Amino acid sequence: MRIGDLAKATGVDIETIRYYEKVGLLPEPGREANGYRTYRQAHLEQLAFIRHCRALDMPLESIRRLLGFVAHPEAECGDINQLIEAQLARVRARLNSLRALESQLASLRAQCGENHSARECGILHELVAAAHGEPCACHSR
Amino acid sequence: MRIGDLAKATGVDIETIRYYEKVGLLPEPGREANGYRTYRQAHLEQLAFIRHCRALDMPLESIRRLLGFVAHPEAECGDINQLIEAQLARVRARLNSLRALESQLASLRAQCGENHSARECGILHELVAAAHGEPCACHSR
DNA sequence: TTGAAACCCTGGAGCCGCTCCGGGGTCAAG
DNA sequence: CTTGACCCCGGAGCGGCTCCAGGGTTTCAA
Repeated sequence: MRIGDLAKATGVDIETIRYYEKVGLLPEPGREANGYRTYRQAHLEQLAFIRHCRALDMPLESIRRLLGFVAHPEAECGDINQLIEAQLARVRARLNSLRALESQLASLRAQCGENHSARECGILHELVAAAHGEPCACHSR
Repeated sequence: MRIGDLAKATGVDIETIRYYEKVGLLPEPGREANGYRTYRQAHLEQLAFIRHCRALDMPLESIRRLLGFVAHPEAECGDINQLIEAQLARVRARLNSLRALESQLASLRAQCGENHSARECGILHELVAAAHGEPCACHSR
């Protein structure tokens, strides 16, 4: 399997595949006589694993560690738990701040329904006022 | 006001202030004889405005455009609306994907309560299986 | 047989929004 | 006279790609 085939099979960009190899996430593949990379089934599976973890927004470093556990299944899995826990905590923290953001933006948007001059735009007024630390409709305080 | 005073007054890191100046978000301040930057009230206000927008997770480019409207209040504010709208859409999209992420991670975590070998770790099993595209408990499909 | 399209290679730069670093100058207090 | 706090600058580094220039190879068709 050449790199283009692997890319098609997994939906991962060719450049990204080479990048994963460079940073040591994907083992070095074999080479044809002309220097082209040749991949096996195991590469495809590992790449799919990496992408699945990325879809869970895990940093590459965590994935690297998970791959270590896959390679050494006799190790204790306490760290796996911790890793998922930490990821969950990150996601939840981000969720909370995004929720706050959404409501601020939504009420900000409500400040300006029509098209007029920037001078009279409620959004701009809110933003400027908020920067001054003054109370404003877009903050729930 | 020197850069350190401005940093203290706004809670923005000194390096970040210089960075904003470099990328043209903050106008160039005056200089003392020794080359130290000196800021006025207007700088402080503009910096506060920038940070407030950053707190809404707006990219610097959007903030640059908002500052343009502040400077030219006679312009039509249609683009301001659009800008906020786009930001809201970004935030909501991210919220949706994070919500999905959270439930996947939460059910993943439930796969392994205790400390045993990685070989028997439900989390690792799930991740590997999911990468294979097989049905698994952590996906709601 | 030639040539165009599609594939592959490498090393390096660029993206965002900072953050840190090294190597230096300035200034007031003790 | 030294210590420490403050300031200057240019450049590198972060994560996770993404793109680019400049080249080689393969494959198919005219």
